[in-house]
Amino acid sequence: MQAKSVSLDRGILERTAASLKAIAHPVRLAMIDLLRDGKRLNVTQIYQALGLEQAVASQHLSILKEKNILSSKRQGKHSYYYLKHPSILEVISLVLTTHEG
Amino acid sequence: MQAKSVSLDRGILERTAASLKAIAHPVRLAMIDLLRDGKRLNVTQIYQALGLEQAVASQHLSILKEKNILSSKRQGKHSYYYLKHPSILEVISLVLTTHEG
DNA sequence: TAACTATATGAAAATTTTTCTATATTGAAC
DNA sequence: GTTCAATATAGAAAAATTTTCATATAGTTA
Repeated sequence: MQAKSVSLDRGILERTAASLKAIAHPVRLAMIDLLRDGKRLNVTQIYQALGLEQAVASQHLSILKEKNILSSKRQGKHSYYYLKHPSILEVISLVLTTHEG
Repeated sequence: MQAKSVSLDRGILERTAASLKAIAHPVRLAMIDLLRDGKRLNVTQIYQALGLEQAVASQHLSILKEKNILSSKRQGKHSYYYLKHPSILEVISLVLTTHEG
């Protein structure tokens, strides 16, 4: 079976799906929300704020970093994480609006 | 557009993650893109346009329907699918912008 | 260097998704 | 009712994710 051409090509669809998959997790959404307003928090602050094991937080943070949602900067023995694309918060609020009504 | 700045509770995080997970798949993104501009297409039109097996298309469509991204209306022996929340397209274009640069 | 704190990584088990194949259902036409 | 076309669903195998637990690495201070 042959596909007609669509406006989004396969590569774009894959990358977009990968980004969405990265944020499509309650813990990772909570992390993104926690880092709103330009906040920069280290791993300890994040896992304590969210009530997670350190290793669990670290793993989710690295997924978000790998998928370009977060960046981090090491300062001494702390790694500070922050949103690389604050517009990702708009994605969340848009999705929230689809839950209304 | 301005992002909401709310602290999200567990239920909202779960529902938001579920919605995002629903669209976080290349095939389902392609379906959403295909239904832009208010288009209403039946299952045959969709699986042929995307080069999918009928059963695969039907399964992905039902996931999108179950998660409130699409609606469908049966007309005779055809089921026409359409976007329930066209704003979901903005989600995709926002994510696309995070791939630039 | 040793001890301590903060963060990252690995790997197996558990769970969830995706795909595949076949079959079931629905509605129209006869 | 039978047949055909369109769509939906079931069940199981395959693939991808998540969780858990243990350990490793990096940086600081003594």
